[in-house]
Amino acid sequence: MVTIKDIAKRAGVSRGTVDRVLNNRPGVNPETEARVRALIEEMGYRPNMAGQMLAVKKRRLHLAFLIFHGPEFVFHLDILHAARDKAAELREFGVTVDFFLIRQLDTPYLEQIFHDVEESHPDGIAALPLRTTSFMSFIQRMHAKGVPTVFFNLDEDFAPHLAYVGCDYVHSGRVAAGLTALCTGSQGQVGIAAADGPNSPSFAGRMGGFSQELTATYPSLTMVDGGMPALFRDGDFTEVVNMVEHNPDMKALYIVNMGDYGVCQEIHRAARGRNLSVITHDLAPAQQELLKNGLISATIVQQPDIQGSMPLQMLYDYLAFGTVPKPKLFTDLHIYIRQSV
Amino acid sequence: MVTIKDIAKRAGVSRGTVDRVLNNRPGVNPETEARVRALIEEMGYRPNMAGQMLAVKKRRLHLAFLIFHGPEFVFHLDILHAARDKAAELREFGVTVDFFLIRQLDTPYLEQIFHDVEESHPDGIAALPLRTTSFMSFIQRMHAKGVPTVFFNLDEDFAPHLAYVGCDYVHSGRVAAGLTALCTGSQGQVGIAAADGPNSPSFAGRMGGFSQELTATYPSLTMVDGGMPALFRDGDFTEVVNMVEHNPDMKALYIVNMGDYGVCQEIHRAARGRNLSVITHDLAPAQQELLKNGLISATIVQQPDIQGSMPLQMLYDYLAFGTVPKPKLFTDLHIYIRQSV
DNA sequence: TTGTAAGCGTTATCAC
DNA sequence: GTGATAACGCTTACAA
Repeated sequence: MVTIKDIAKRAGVSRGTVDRVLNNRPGVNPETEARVRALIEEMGYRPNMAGQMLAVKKRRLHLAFLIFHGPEFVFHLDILHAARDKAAELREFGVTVDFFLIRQLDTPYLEQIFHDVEESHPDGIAALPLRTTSFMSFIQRMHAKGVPTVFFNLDEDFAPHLAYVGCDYVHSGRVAAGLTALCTGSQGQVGIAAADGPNSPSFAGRMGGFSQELTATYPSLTMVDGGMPALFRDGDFTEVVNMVEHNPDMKALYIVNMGDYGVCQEIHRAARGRNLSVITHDLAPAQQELLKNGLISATIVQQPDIQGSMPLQMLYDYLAFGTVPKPKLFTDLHIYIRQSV
Repeated sequence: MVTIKDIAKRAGVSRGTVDRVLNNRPGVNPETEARVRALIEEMGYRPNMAGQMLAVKKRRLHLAFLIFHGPEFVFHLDILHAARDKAAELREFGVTVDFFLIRQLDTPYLEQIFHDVEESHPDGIAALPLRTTSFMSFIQRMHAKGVPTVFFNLDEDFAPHLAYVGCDYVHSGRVAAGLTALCTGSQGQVGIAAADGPNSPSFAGRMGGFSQELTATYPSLTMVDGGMPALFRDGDFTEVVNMVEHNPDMKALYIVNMGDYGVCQEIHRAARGRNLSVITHDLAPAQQELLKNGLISATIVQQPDIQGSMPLQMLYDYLAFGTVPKPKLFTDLHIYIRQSV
C-alpha cells in the first residue's frame, strides 16, 4: 500500500508538500508539483480512509439537516429517525448535526429558520427542497459561500445541489403498473385513488409512469374514469367508495399516495367480498398492519432509511475525503407483500 | 468524545493499562482494573473506529474465502464477485484475502484444499459449508486453534461458527406462496417444479414454507400432484411440460430452484397462450431477460452481494474491533418484477 | 504490575 | 516554497 510518506521519499520532498499537491493547495513549485503528481499516478497512490478520518476530526465538521415535521408527515418521520441514527454514528468522527424541523409553511417562519441555519455556519446542508423563493435564495446564498447541499425525497432542480437522494417517482409508478398487472392477470379495470392530488410533487411522476407503462405494456388493462383519481382526505372517503361501488369490474385499486390509512377499511367494505387488489406506496407501521390483514395486497417502498442517512454520509464523504457523489442516488423500489414483513 | 487518554488521566494510570483492561489482557491489578472499568462505564467510553483501523493495519490480517466454482454455480458466482470487491476494499486496511475455489466434491481433492487453507494460517475463514465429514473436521480443527469462521448461503449447524449470512429458506418459500396468491387471486391450482429435487438443502426449506403458508393462509389455493415437484435438468423438461399440459386449471408455477433457464421457454410453449404465472428465485442475468420477456412473472432475490461481502466484513469487524456479529444475518427477500430491473 | 514510545496515514500549523 | 512536527485514537513491544 502506497502512502504519502512513500511518495515524499521517492520525490525527495516532505509529506507536507505532497499533501499540498494532493489537496490542490497553493504554494508549490510547478516543477515539484509535476514530479509529485507523476509519482502519485505511477505508484498508484490511494488515500487511506482511516488516516483521513482521524485527521479530519480536528476540523469539527458541522452539518445542518432540514426536514418537515408534524403528524401529517409520517413518511418524513422515518427519514428523520434514520438521519438521527446517522448523526449519532458520525459523532465519533467529530461531526455534529443540527436538526431544523419545519412545522409550518408561511414565509416569515421559513425565513427565520433559514436565517438560523445560516447563522449556525454549517459546513454542509442536507435538506428536503421546498418550492418557495425563500428556500431557493437561501440555498443559493449558501452555495455562494461554498457550502454544499444535498437534497432528499424530492427531486427539484431549481437550486444548485451536490446530489439528490430519493425515489424515482416515474419508475415507481411503472413498478406499480407492473404490480397491478400481476394482480389482475394483465386485464380488466384499475382505479386510481390519492390523498394529495395532482398538485403534489410525487403524484405527477407516479401517475405518469403508471399510465405510460399501462398503455405501453398492458393494453388490456384500463383505468377507471380515464385515470381521474378519486380523492380522499380527513376521513372523507366518499369519492373512493363511490368508485369501488360503481365499478364492479374494477379488479385493482392503485393508491398513489396515502394520507389517512382508514381509507383501506372503507375500500374493503365497499368491495363487499369481491376480489379487489389494493396497491400502495411506502410501509408506515399502519400499512404493515393493513398488509397483514390483507387490506393492502402489495406496497412499494422507497427506503426512508437511505433517504435519511445517505445525505449526511455523502456530505461527510465529500468534506472529509473529497468524494464527489453521483448526482442522483435513486432508492430501490422494493415490493412488499404480507409475507415480507 | 471520550478517549483512552481521558480515561487514563482520570484513573491516574497510563494508556497501556487502560488498553489492557479494555482488551481483557492479563497483568492488571484487580483494584486498578475495577477503577478503570468504572470510569469506562461512567464516562461512556466508545472505541474510535478510525484509530483502531489504523492500529490493526500492523497486524496484517489474513482471511480465507471458500466457495464453489464452476459453470453450474451461477448464483455462487455473484457471491464471489461481491467477495472479491470486498477483499479489494479491505486491502486498504491491511487485510489480505485468499480465495479457495472448490471445483469438485471428491474427498481427496477437498482434503487437499482444506489442508492448503490450514497451511495459509488465516486469521479468519468465510466458507460455504459442505455436508462432508472432511469439512466438518476441518472447521473443528480451525475452531480449536481459535480461528473464527463465518458460514454463508447454507445454514448448517453441524460445525462451530461465528455467524451465518444468507437466506432464510423457509421464509423465502412463504413469500413465494404469498406471491402466488397475488398472481392467482388466492385460488386455483399451483404447480411445483425444481431442478434440484428434495435432496437439495434449499429445496426442503422453501417447500416447507410454501406449503405451510398455502394451507394456513390460502386454503383455496392447492398444489398440483399434492406438491410433488416436476423435476427437470440438462435440457430434459418433459415432466414440467407434462404438468403444464395435463393441468389446464393450473394458474401458476413455482420453480423452487433453477438449473437450466431454458425451462421457461418450454413452459411458455406448453401453456399455449393461457395465463400462467411463473414464480422463481434469484436474479441471474438470464433471469433478468426472462423477466423482461414476461416468461417469469416475479422472482424473489436473496442478495448474493450481501452473502459475499458480509462474511468478510464480519470477520474484519470481529478481529479488528472485537464486534461479535449476530449469529444469523438473513438477507432481505425482495420481490422483483419486469419493471424492477 | 505498570509506563513509555513508536507507529498506523493524514492534515494543520508553524518555522524557515 | 518547503520542511518539520504535532496532533487525531489506538495497539503493541519493550522497558522499568
